[in-house]
Amino acid sequence: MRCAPNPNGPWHVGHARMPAVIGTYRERYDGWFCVRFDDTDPETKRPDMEAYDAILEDLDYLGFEPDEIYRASDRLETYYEHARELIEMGGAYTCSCSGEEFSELKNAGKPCPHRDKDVETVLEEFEDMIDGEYSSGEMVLRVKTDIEHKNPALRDWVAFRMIDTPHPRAEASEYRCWPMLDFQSGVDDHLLGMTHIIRGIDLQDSAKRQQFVYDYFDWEYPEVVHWGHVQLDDYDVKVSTSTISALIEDGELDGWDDPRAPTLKSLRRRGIRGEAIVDSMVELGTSTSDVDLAMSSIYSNNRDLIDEETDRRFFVREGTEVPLTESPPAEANPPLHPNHEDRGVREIPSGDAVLLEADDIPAAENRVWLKGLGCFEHTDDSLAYTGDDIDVVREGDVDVIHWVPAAESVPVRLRTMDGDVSGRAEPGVAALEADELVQFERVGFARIDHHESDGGEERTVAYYTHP
RNA sequence: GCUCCGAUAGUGUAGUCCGGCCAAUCAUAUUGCCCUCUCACGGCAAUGACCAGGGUUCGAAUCCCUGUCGGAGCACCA
Repeated sequence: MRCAPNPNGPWHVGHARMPAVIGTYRERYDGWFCVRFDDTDPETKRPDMEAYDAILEDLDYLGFEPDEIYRASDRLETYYEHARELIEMGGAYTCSCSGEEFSELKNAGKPCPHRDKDVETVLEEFEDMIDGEYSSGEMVLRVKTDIEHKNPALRDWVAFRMIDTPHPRAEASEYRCWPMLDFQSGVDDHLLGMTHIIRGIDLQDSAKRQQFVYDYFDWEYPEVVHWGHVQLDDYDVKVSTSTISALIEDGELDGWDDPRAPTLKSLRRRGIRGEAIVDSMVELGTSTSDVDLAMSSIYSNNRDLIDEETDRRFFVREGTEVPLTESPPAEANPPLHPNHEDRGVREIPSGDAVLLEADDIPAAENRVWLKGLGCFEHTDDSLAYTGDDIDVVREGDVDVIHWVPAAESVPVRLRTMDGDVSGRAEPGVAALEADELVQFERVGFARIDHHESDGGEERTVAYYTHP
C-alpha cells in the first residue's frame, strides 16, 4: 500500500487517516507500505521544500515508519519510458489543441485532428517535449481512451504536459515535461507492486482513467477503496492545507503548531499522542461518504493512554486572592496521582492567602474543602480553617476544590484552542521539564512547553490538551 | 448539461453482498447514580437511529423503483 502525499505543507489532522489505516493494516496483515511524494507539478501545486521532511516527521509522530520513500520527481525517466512504450502501442498521441478547443470536441464526443498521427511523428514530438522544445501549453501527450465514452471525464485525458517553471528540487529542476497524476500514479502503483489503493472520492474516476493504460500494458489494477473527506468538530478553522497556510500568512495563526490550527503539529504540541489520533482514524472506517470526526473521540483515546501515567497538579485560572485565618496547616501534601500513592506527594505551602477560581469561592457562611489542606468557612472575606475531618466531604455537603498559595505559586500561561489563559500553579510546576504532561485537577490535561522569563519572573507556558 | 457515488442515534460504526436470529451492535457523547479529598480513572444505568414514498414477499435496515438531501468528476491540479 502507499501513502502518496502532495508535499505542499505539514499535515493537517485529516491527513493522518491514510497512514493510520494503511499502517494498521500493514501490522495486521504483515503488509508493506511506502510514502511516495507525488510532486509532479512544479507550478500550480508547487512543492514546498520543507514539506517533505515535515510530512515524514508527522508520520513519525503518528508512530509509523514507511518501508520505503519515493519521490515522483526522481522517476521522470521511468515515466518517459512507459510513455514511449504506450506511444509505440498506439495508445497515446501528442496534441497541440488548446484546452478550450479540445474540451469542446471532447464534450461533443469528437476526436481532435491529432488523434490519428502516425507513431513516428508522435514519438518525435514526444521526444521534443522531453527535450523542452515546447513551452507551457503548446503540446501535451494524451492517452487514447474512448472519445465517445459516456463519461466525459474519461475521454482522452492528458498524460504529460509542459511546465516552464523549474521544479524546486535541484535533482529535478531541468525537467520541463511532467506527467499528470493519473499517468504517474498509475504507472507507479503497478511498478511499485501495490495490491491495494485507498484514496479520496475526488479521485473516483482515476481508476477508470488509469484502467485504459493498464489495459494497454496488460497489467492488473490493484483493489481500490474510495473514502470521503474528514471534517473535525470543535475547530473554527477549515481542515485544509491552503486555508491554514493562508491564516498563518495573515498572522491569524501563530504557525502550524498554533493550538487553534487543526494540524498534527498542533495536536502534538498539546501533548496528544499520535497513537490516539491513529486509533480514532481507524475507528472512522473507510466509508465513501464524508465523515465528521469528533475531537472528543481523540480525547477519549488519548485519556486512555495518558491518564495513569500523568501526575496531578493545581492550577488556578484568573485567581482571586482570599486570606486564610484560624491557623490552617502550613503545607498540603496531596498525592501526585490518586491511583498511585507510591509516586509520592506534592509539597504545597499554604501561606497567609490562597488564590481560588471565582466560581469556586463559597457563598458567605458556606464551607469548602481546599484539597489536601482542609475545610474552611467563608467569613468576613476570608477563609477560616475549621478542621481536617474529611467526613464533612464524605457526607456530601462540602465541595472539594483546587487552590494555589497566593505567595509561592508560579505564573503559568495556558495556551488553549480558545486563546490564552493566565493563572498560577503550585510551586512544583516550575521544576517540570518541557514536554512533561500534567493534569491540572478540575481543569484538564496540559503539556509543559517551556519556561520563560517575564520581567524577572519565571513563567511556565503550557498547552492545554483536553479535559 | 453529462457521468459517478452515498444516506443507520449528536458523532463514528456493526448489520446490507446471501431478506427472517435486528422492536438493530459497539464506541464516543450527554444525563443520573456508585467510587473518590478532581468535573480524571473505574463501575452501573438511562437517553438516542434504519432519509421519504411506493413495490416484491408470509416477512425488508437488507432486494427493486421513484423522489429528497448530500458528496465527487467532466483541468495542460493533486
